Amino acid sequence: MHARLNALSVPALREACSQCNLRELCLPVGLSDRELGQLDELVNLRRRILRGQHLYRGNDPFEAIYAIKTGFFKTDVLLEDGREQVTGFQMAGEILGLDGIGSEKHTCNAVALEDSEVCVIPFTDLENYSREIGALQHHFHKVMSREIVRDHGVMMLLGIMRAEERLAAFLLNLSQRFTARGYSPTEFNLRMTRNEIGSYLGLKLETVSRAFSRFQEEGLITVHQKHIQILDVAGLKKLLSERRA
Amino acid sequence: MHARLNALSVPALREACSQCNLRELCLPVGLSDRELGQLDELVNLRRRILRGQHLYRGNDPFEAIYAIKTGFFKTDVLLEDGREQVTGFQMAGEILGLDGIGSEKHTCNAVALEDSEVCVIPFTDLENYSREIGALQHHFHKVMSREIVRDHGVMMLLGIMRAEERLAAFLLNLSQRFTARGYSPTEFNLRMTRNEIGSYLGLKLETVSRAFSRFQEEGLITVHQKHIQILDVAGLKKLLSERRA
DNA sequence: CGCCAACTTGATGGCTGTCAAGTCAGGTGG
DNA sequence: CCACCTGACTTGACAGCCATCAAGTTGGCG
Repeated sequence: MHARLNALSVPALREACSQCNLRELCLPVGLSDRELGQLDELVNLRRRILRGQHLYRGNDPFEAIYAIKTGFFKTDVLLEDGREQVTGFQMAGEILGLDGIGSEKHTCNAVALEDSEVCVIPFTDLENYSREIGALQHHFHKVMSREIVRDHGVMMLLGIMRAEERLAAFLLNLSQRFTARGYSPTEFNLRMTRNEIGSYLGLKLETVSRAFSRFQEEGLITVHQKHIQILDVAGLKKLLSERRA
Repeated sequence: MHARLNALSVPALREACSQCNLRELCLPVGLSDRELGQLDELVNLRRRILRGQHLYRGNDPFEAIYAIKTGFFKTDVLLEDGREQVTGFQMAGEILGLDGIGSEKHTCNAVALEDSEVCVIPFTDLENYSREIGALQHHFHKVMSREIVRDHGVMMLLGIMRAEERLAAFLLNLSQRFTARGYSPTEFNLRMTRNEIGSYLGLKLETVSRAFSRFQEEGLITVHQKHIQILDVAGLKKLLSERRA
C-alpha cells in the first residue's frame, strides 16, 4: 500500500533502504550518504504477497532478487510425482531468488507462509550498482556465499543426523535467527506445518510430531500447536554433539 | 612446474586463460582480446596438489577461489565426533572455494582425489576485474548461483530419494559432466571410494556397494572396482522417475 | 454446529545401518 | 618373483530407526 501513496512520499513512508531497520541485514555497512541514496534508487519497488501466494515459481523468468521486508517464506522443489523438497525457510532481512541467476529462470518455488512484503531488486540494476559501489558488490558476494554454506549445513542435517538431531538443529537455528531480529530466542510461533518441517528435514510429518512430543516429555520444550517455547537450550545443543559411538 | 619457467614464457607454456581449453567452462564467452588479456593477469598462479593433499581446510583464511585445471577433488565437512559429510565432488573446469567468501574463512575441506592442478584466482583481484568487465561479473554470479542450485539438487537426493535412486542420480550426474568435458558418457573410473560416495549420498558404504551389485545384476551397469560402464542409461533414468506411490 | 486441515498417537513393516567374515588389488620387502 | 600386508570392497545375517497405515483429537472457520 505504502508504495502507492506517491503524493505523500516523505522518506518514512517510502520506506527507503536508508531508513529501513533491516538495513544491517540486507545491506553493507559503512556506506556514504551518497551511496545510500543510490540504493534508494535501486530498490524502489515493493510487493505484497499474501499467505499461500507465490512470489515466484520454478521456470518463471528471472529478473530480480527479493529482500524480505516483513513476513515468512518457504522455497521448495516439486518432483513430477508430487513429492516436495523444502529447500529453505526465509524470514525478514533474508534474500530470495538467488537460484535464478545461473539459468535466467527460477529453479524453485517461493511461497509466503504468512502475509509478507518484499523489496524488489532488479538484478541487472544490482549488477550495475555493484560495479560502482565496491561495498555493495562485496556484500552481495557474501550473501551468496552464505547461502552456499547454509546449504552445506542442510546437507549435514540430511546426510548424517538422526531425526531428533535434525529437529533440534532446526529449532536452534530458528531461535538464533529470531534473536538476530530482536525477537525472543526461546518463544516463537512456527509459520510452517509439520509436513513442511518434515520435508525440509527429510522426515515424515509423523516423525516430526513424535520428536516434538519426545522433546516435551524430556522437558526440553513446550509445544502447543505452532507455539514453541524452548526450556533448555543447552539440552537441545547436547542432542547435537552427543552420539552413541 | 610450468609457472616457474618464466624464461620460456610463451603463451602456450604459461597456460594462459586465453589459451586454455577449459575456457568455456570457467570463463564468460564473447570477451574481447583486451579483456582476455586482463584475465591472464588475474589468473597468473597455479598450484599442484597431490592426491590426498588439501587445497584448503576449514577455518583457513579465505583469499582466493580456485579453478580446477586438471584432476579431481572432494569437499567435505567434519563433525567433532569424526563423522564426515562430503558436500561435493569437483572436476576440471569447476570452481572451488566459494564457501569462504561469506565469513572470510573456508568452511569446508578441499582434498585432491588424484594429482591435480588448480588456477589460483585471488578474490580481491576478481572483484576488481569484475567491476571493469561486466561479462566477468555476470559470469561469476552465474557460477555462484549454479552452485546453489546444485546444492538444492543434493538436498533432494538426501531428502526424498531412496538408496538406489540416489546412486542412479549420482552416476547420471557424473556421466553428464564427463560428457561435457569430452569423455565417454558411459565408461569412466570413479576417483572416490565407496565410503566417500556413501558420505555424499547419505548412505553407508555397504549400501552403496549393494546398490552397485544390484544395478549390475539388473544389467544396468558393469562394475569392476572403480571402473564403471553404463549399459542402460534409460534404465537408470527410469529408476529416478518411477516411484511406487 | 459441523466440517476440514493439521496434528497426535499407536501398531506394524521395510529400508538401510550395523556387525562380521571373507575377497580382491596394489604395494612393499625379502 | 613371490609372500605378505593393507585398504578397499563385497556379501550375508540381523537389528533398529523411521515410514507407513490407521484411528482419533484439536482448533479454526464458514
